[in-house]
Amino acid sequence: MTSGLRERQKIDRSNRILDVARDRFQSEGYDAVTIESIAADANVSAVTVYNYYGTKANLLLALVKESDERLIAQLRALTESLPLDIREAVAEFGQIMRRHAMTYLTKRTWREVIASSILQGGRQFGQTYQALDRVLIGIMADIMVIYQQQGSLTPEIEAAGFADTLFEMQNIRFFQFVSDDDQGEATADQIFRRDVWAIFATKQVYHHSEIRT
Amino acid sequence: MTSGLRERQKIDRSNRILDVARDRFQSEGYDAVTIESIAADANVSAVTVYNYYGTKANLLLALVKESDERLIAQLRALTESLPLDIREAVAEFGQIMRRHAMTYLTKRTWREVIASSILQGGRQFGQTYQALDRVLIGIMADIMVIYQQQGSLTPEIEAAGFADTLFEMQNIRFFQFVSDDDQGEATADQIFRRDVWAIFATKQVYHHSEIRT
DNA sequence: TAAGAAACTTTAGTCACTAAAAATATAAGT
DNA sequence: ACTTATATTTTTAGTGACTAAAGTTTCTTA
Repeated sequence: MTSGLRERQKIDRSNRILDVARDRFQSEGYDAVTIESIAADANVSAVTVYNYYGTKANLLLALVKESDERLIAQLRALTESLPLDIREAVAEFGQIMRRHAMTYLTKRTWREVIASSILQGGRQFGQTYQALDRVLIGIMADIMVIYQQQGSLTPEIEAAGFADTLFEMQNIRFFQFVSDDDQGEATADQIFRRDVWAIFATKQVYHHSEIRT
Repeated sequence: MTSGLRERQKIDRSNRILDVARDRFQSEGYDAVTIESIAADANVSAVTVYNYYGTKANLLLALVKESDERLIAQLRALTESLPLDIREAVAEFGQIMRRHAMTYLTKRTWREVIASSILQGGRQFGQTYQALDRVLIGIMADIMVIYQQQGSLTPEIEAAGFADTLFEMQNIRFFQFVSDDDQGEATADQIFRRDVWAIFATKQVYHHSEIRT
């Protein structure tokens, strides 16, 4: 653990690249910025950028990752003050994710991120994305457990698996939201709500001994 | 509507391009084939290929579309001989789609198709994909209506919306399936089944006056 | 048949990305 | 300190998707 010079230089270089990329993507937009120009600004060669981040989209992904903690914090905050209706909780979960996403990148750029993460297919760099997903699914699972404990979600359902289902439903609606420049956040919210209400229909526990035929 | 020479030539050219692309993609694989070489074989310039199909991935998409009718036929066949359990029907729907997909393209190539259709974001060429989706959702909706009519799915649910939800759920599981080279069809089937069983929990109509508390 | 329009080809270029060789700087051994 | 080994980066050269614009061919139509 000597943390030699070589090691420090690597960290420094990767930070420089990230710093430059953040600034330029922000001010000029993803497409307008070339890897070559990022490399120049960061005082490395273009090949070095590729060695560090693999692809242009991955560089973007590394940037996105920086905001992960904030997103996780927001979702954990939701866990602290959950609405009475479990469906509202899930809908809000989706809304938080959508809003968060839109504050960091444009739809155009999100498409780039999603497309490249599909292309990479879980390999090498592509795993960054998956790691976050797992954490988020975990939070969703926690929420399900809470509703089960307070008796408003039937305990027959396996929380983790169900959380995964809900999360992926939210995920594909996000893909669609991002793929359609005309779809506003309000519409996206409506669509996901419809999903959630359909999925939860009669899945809640009714306390006043209701009868179904 | 004279169907002039010019028009016929265009059709002929686009067919030639598609024919060559089909053969080469099939025998050499998507990545190994260059647009330039397709153009050469089809006796047009590369730019003409771009003018006709926009991108390489779109050329692929045009090929995929050829098998659409077969897929639609298979799903309609399912509609004719539905299982008793609605959940089995939905699971089978997913299985048919997965199997069909795998007979035409490799996972690697599907990733390419999906990624590019996300990138294009519903614009121009990208709509091809959406058109098929709408048809498939329609079939799923038909299936839901049938179960409602025969009294095994609660009529409170709006069939079209619910079909959309189920279809998209299947869709994202397909994305995941294709993104993970290690995920076999059996696993994919299991995962989607878990989704479907969770979604349908208590959504069916129980004929023998069961009671829930 | 000649003007006009449509469609194609050529040309030139940008950019992401890759492989391999060459250069350079750090680490390690003496 | 000095040399050798090694890690890492840069240079070089190239492929291939994709685009814009100018030039050329070919069909259409008056």
